[in-house]
Amino acid sequence: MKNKNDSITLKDIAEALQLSIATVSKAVRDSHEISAATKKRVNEYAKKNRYRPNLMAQSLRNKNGRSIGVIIGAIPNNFFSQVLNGMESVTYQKNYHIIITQSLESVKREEKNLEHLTWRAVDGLLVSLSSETQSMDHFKKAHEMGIPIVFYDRVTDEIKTHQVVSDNIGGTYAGTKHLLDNGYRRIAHITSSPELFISRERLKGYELALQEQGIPVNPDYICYCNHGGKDLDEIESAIESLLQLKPRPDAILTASDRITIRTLAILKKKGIAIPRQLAIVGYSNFSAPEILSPELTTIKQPAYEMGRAAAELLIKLIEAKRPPVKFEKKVLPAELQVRESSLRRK
Amino acid sequence: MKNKNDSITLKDIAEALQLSIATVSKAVRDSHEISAATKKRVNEYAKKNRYRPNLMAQSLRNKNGRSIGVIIGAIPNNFFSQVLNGMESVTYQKNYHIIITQSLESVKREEKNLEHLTWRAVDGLLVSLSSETQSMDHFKKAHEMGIPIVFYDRVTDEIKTHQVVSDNIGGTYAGTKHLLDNGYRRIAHITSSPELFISRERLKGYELALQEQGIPVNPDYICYCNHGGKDLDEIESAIESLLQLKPRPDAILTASDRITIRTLAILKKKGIAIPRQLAIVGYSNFSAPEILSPELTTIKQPAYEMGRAAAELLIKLIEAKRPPVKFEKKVLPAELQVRESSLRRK
DNA sequence: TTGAAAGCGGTACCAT
DNA sequence: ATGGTACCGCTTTCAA
Repeated sequence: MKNKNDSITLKDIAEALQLSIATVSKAVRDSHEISAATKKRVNEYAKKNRYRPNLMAQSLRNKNGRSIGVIIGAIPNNFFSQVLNGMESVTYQKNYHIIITQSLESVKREEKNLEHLTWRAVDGLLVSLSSETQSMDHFKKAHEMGIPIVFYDRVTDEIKTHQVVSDNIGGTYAGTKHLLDNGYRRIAHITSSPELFISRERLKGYELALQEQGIPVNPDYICYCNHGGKDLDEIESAIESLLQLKPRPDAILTASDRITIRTLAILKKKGIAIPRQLAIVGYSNFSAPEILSPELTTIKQPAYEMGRAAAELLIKLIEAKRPPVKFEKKVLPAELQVRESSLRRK
Repeated sequence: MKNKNDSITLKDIAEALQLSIATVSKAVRDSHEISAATKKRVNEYAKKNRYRPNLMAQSLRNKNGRSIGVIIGAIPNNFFSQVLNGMESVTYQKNYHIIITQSLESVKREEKNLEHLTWRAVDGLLVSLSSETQSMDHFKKAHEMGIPIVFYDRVTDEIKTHQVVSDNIGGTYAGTKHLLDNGYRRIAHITSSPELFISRERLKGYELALQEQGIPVNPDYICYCNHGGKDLDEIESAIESLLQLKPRPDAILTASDRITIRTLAILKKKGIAIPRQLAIVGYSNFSAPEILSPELTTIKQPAYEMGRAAAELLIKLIEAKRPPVKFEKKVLPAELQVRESSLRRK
């Protein structure tokens, strides 16, 4: 077994070129206090011998490891994996790398992850809150310690920093309006925990569209799944209760990926015809809505772009010498993709 | 802005306890050359003040950063994200972390990723080959440099190390046999590039089942998608040509996730009834086969378990003082999940 | 059992 | 413009 990192070091270059380590160090970083001639010598030698600065040494000195900690709900989730993909695309070319941790919607794990990430001395954090999270104390602590954070998707206003969200209000507004335009009047909404910022926003868009048409919001038509549908029964009983109502809803707007898929499965089992008996619009980044029968109308979040935007903002934050005067709240549009499941019934 | 890592150092402990740094270092790592009394003093103080060894310093010294490089095809892919999840579950509790890179089925990126990962001084590599990869030279180089590698899913025999695969032969064998048992006789197979090890294996299982029943393998029924279906036209033209054949196939066995989904979309567009006109069995880790109509029969890879197994083997390799005498080839069973798309026609 | 000191590979201050 | 040197935090001889 040879050397693990076969790259040469500054010392090697210095010896080969009869220079001091300090000079070589400055030369490779293109310092102004080094003559053009030596820079050339050094950099040519460095390139020829594939010099790569030792990351660990740099990190130890500079206290930054070119790494970014990410907290997501779960990897095998369409939305999050697309977000991750977006983040990866920017960290890849900016030479950072992401350390992924999953909250699995548990505060407990979220806290452990945070601790793990700060221990790994990440340069910054990209976080989407777990659906359980109430107190922001652990994030506040990290933030006060000087770790830049950018929140995405499930954000909080309690910490002053950049945020990247999709236009939740606009999304459900468009979805609800679309249903109304197609003649549906008794539109139900199945959503996650009411604590969640995004749930409240999505609810707001839904209500807005109804009110605009002078249709009163019926609380019976709004079902909360406090565990975001992790609990399968939650969704099942929500649907059950909706179907008991008289008059029964003629459409459902589902607020998340998991809820949407689960809802479809349940309705299928019950043999309810879509959209004839019940129209469906799903807030979902489901990968193949067009192979469903009927094809599913979705409100799709710009997950990839959100990941990119969040990573870009974070890196800007990390590399800024001075903290910014103003924080951005980037709102990316959600896209309504109309398919068969919500069309007007004949 | 305070200190980024607010954790105390060995020096702090040493000063507080009037000991030398060396002694403290040994004490926290429970060295035998330290008296029980000092160990106790040190560890109590350390715990009370939340001492966490500085990872960068350790890495610089020990040349290991408790990190594992992963090369996958793409994050937003059901199979890979499930694999990733499995890997994460073991690295999480073993206190490693994974650095994820995507090959996107390009050798070029695969090579860049490898370079990036070795630069980051990962302790080991978990890799699934890109579908383009022919030469193993870049991996050989890394391996000879002493970096442990475990291959999963798309493996190679050219490098002597552990492998984790699913039972591809058994999977397609079961799928094909199931179709035969249900009365289908003209079974087509749409697969990826014939270069790929897993394609060849899956083909083998398919052929095996046919031969067992004395049914000749018809080469017209076997379609290769050299780009693994990245190219959508590839699949479309494969299906097109199958439908032209006389006699026309009465069933299709699709060899990958992407091919399966794409095939379903195309058949749907063409209005071909499944399974009446054409039965389908998909080698796929699609997340919700039960919400399709008809529900999709799948051969599902144990992706999560594969990820776990690969990570466990790698960590064992990393932490072994001596290289193992024998390398394992772990074969995990693929599971045939029978649903409506392949049932016997009336 | 304990500790002094060298060194991992860089960076940056301060001389020269 | 160049170089000596201290230091980041930890590990590991080697001496005491």
